[in-house]
Amino acid sequence: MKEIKSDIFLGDCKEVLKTFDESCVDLIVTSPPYADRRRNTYGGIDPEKYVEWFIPISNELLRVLKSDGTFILNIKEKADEGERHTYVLELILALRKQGWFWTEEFIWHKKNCYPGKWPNRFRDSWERLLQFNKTRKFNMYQNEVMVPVGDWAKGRLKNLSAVDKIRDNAKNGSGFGKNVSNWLNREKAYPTNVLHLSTECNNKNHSAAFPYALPEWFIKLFTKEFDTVLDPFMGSGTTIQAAKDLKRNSIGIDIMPEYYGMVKRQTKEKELVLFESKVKYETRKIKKWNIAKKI
Amino acid sequence: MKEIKSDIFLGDCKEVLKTFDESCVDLIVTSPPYADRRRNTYGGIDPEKYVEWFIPISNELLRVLKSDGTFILNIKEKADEGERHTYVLELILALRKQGWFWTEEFIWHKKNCYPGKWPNRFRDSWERLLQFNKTRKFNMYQNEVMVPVGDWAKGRLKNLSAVDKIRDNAKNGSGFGKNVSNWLNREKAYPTNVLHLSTECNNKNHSAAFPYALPEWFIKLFTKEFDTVLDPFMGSGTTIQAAKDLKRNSIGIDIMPEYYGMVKRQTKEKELVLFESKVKYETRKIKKWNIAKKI
DNA sequence: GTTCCGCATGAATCGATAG
DNA sequence: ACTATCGATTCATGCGGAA
Repeated sequence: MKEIKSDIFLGDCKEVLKTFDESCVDLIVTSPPYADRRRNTYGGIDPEKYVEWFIPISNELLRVLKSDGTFILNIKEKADEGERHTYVLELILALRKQGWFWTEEFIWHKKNCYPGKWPNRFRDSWERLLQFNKTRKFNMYQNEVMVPVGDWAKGRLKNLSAVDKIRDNAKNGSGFGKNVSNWLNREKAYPTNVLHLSTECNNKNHSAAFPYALPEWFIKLFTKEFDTVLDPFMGSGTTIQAAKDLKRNSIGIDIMPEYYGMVKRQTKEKELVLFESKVKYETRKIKKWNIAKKI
Repeated sequence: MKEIKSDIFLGDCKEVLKTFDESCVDLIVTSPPYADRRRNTYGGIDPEKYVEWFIPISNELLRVLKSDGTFILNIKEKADEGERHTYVLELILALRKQGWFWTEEFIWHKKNCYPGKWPNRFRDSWERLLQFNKTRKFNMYQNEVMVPVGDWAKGRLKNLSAVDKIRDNAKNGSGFGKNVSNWLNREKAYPTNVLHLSTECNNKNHSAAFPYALPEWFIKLFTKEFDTVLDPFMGSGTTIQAAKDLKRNSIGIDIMPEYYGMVKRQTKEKELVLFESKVKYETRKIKKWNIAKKI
């Protein structure tokens, strides 16, 4: 039986990526630190310099990604002095110049977004999920993310069940279950480019950049088992966990020791549960640590 | 009592707009021809030349818009040779250079988007609603678009016929005058920047670029009664109708004689409906008007 | 006056074929 | 080689007529 690997690195992803072979990754899913002048916690990048900060990194991503692989970038510009900043638009244009194809822009609709009220705008309840590719031909396994006809939203099923209930009761009095199951068993439909996902506010660990379902969906869509998924801004490791659960190899990089340690610990706990072989794991861990330290 | 005016013009909006005074419009809501789309009706603009085609028009829009007014632009880039085209991104950057503030990007989630299946992408179910302003201080009446919490309201509003809407709005202008008392005790919330609306498919007349509810929402949000709404790419006149129903003055421009004639005709018909039913209507309405005033 | 069912249609996109 | 046209694929929704 094949084994699944999770390689976790501590360091600046731009530098860590340079140590990788080219064309070794099937999918990149990441949510880089957002531009923010005021905050310094996670290397808050000046919006004006965001593109020039990101382009050297995406240059390495371009190198390590396979030609039929995909790069998913989760990003959203903040409002700055009453305006939406334009660095994301400029980033898309810059990435195309760098050689990326801008295949698609998915919308992540955040159903229970952060509450708030401002005089000049409503709550921001969506983010961009930009899809980039190296060529026009890339792997896409659409059947893996098909949804029941009528959309995945609960509202659809709820509405139908209400209608079905009335109709069936009028007909024979016992057909309620039958009708609902008809809908559930109907052929599946392909989703659209709008994803309806709730933000996970009660995350046990830390505030995740995106909900588990998000990387999960893209991993299912763009990779198969034993492919390799990379998240160069790993954070709390949501992408890594989803990849592991779906039997994909994964590579995570983060510059923050807390995140590095946390994901290592999580990985270890999971593997202990699975294999109960502490010794083997320790040696592997030390090796990875050394690789990261070399940088 | 003040009167509401609808001025409909036939011609190229860039030229027609030049005849207007400056700062005479409170809100612009429009959906210009997308590049290469609707080639049968409009000329179809080369995507590469889209920005240079639009900028002279938006220059006039900048002139006629009041300093506290808003410009809402509905647009979406098409997929071209496996990629999303970048002309919309470039347009946003160009508009900012022209002096516009890019205040916000709303998402129109099209619940019933066009079906189809392709190897490299899913169905496109969203469009951009770009908000531009002349200054950071602009009129925004957030309370006018508050929505009741829960789905209860949806079915209620759907059942209002077009004539009901006209009558109600003509009378009290607060929108949805019918069963106003039912609304009073409902908990309301501010909406977000994601709008969930279906395209209107089975229209008897002509297909509208966007559903009635779309301009209606922005007109309520950014104007008050007797303000002036402009649609320089009027089409079948959805924006004009919504403005009239909400007691706003309106200006519509279109280069196609069919659309010009159609909107002129519709405007007349609506006025007749209102006039004929005036007596019956008055008695019924006075009560509701009072209820509305008490709120 | 309601509720329910049938059905036409929509700012789509790709790839093959034709000029 | 490069552009223009056409066929294949696919699904949620609201309208109109019927029960």
